[in-house]
Amino acid sequence: MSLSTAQSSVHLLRRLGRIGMVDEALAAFSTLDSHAKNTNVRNEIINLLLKSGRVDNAMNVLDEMLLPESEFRPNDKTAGIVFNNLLKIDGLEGRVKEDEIAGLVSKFGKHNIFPDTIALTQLISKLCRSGNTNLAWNILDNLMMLNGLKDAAPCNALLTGLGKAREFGKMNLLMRKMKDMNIQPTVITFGILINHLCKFRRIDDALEVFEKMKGEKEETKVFVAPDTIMYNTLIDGLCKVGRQEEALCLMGKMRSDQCAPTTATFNCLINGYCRSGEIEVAHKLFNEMENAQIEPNVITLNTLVDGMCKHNRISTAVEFFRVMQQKGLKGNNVTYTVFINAFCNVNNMNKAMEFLDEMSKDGCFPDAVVYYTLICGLAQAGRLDDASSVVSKLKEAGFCLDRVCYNVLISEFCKKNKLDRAQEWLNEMELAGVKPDSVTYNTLISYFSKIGNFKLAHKFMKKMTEEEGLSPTVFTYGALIHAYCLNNNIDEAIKIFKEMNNVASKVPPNTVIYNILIDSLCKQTQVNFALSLLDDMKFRGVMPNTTTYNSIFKALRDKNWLDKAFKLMDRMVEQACNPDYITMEILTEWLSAVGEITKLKKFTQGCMVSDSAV
DNA sequence: ATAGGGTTAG
Repeated sequence: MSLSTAQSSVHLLRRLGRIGMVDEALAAFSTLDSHAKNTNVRNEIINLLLKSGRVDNAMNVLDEMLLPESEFRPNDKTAGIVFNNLLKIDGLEGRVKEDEIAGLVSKFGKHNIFPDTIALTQLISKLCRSGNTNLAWNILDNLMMLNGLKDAAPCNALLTGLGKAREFGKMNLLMRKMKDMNIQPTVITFGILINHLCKFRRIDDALEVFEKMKGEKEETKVFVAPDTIMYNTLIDGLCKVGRQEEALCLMGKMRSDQCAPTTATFNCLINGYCRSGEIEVAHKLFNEMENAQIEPNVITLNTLVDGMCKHNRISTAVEFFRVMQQKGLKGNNVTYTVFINAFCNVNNMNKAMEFLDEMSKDGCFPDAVVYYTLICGLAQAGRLDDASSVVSKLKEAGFCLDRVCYNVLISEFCKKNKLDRAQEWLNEMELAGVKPDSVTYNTLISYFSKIGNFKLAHKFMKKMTEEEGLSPTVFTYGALIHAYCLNNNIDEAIKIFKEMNNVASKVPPNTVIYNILIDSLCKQTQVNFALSLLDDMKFRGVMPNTTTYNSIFKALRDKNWLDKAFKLMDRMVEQACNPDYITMEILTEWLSAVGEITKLKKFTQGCMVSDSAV
């Protein structure tokens, strides 16, 4: 066979392809003598077939090339054509399954041909996104065995995927394999690891990786220069665990490392100081930012505004927003949600509604979260009709309620004794395909048991556990225990409490459960029983709180059991459990009446000491 | 890499 024959075949196929005559091209290809179908010719026809979506035909041609004894073996160009085209095909038709692509990688590998880095990275990312990290792992593992992997990028893609799939052990294993195969990690590789550690609040581990990466410690040789994103990640990680001072120091290091802080750097720090309530510091950072000519953006605005609102400075926040608006920085959905939520929390529903109006006038389309915020706020403020009308608005805007919203609505309608309407929300929820969860059931169980309809409460409990396969939670038991107590049926309440203590239930009682029972027993003057439950708490490591002590103090006062009260006062101080005005009222009245002012004073001082120690 | 809502017991 002459080279020119092959060359002219390539030209012919290309020309036919260009004018869309795929069938003719395929026919021309099949008339060729098998010796004439060399690698170049085959590459040409495969490319043409794949580009026009004829995957099966292309695979037929390819399969012959991939046979172990094939006369015309695939080359790098073949791999490029095959993988790049297959990755582009997205429609359902002609789509090659991911495991088939993986199989091709392995078959090419037997000919010592490997996909190029970009195609391989895309393939790995795609597999990881569709939840197929195992396949991605096998591909890279196989390539490493064939010595066909040199670059870190595909490994980085897999590391990201493994992180999202929470396969931590495999992340470590991959890092080790990279090291064994001498694949040099890049700043991206370390960035993924550091980001991952920060997300799981393992900030000290992240800092250790960071130091190792910089290679400043003698024993390690790795040297990779950190970049801005990596510094920002660490600064954010430190801020998220309340270590904003260290984060601020790190910004200093960043500067001396020739990484200029960006808007995001400041946003992270401002967020950190806002979370710790140091709004002034946050504001100072904002000013510093303007001085350094680092432009604040809408995230800066939202972070500060949210911080101010969450620390009871709503009017300062509004003023700040107005100033920023005048400077030309527009708010967005998040800004308005922050304000709507803030006004809901202080029960200023009219202002909350005003902000919904304003946001539309400002050209922001309210999204689902904005509506959820307002609906829940209104419902919780007891304005059920207003909440319902905002639900209509939400639906007109094309959004749906989510599970939490339904739960809030059901709960609030139950609280107002509007069972019919609550039932309607429940029906709508199920029709909309939003599955009720244990919160939904607990709400219903709580409502029915509180109105004394234990039969229905237990029916819902049965539905929840047997039909929905949901496990009862501490709230489920709490609702029943509380209701039985209210119904003066302590025996039944205790029975349920004991049920919780069964090994099988796996729901250990918490402080609230004990408090319900202790309060109830105290009110029934079964003080000794209540005290035995207090011992039980100690035994099981459940911390009593102010409510627990208040219930017991009241009962002890009625019995005038002074010694017992003194012991418990000491215990409160010991465990730094702060008395509230109820505690003080009971004790002041009682102890002064019996002339034990000294004990009272000692208690108050003890509390102050333990308070400042905390 | 950075910003928003969040339900069920005392």
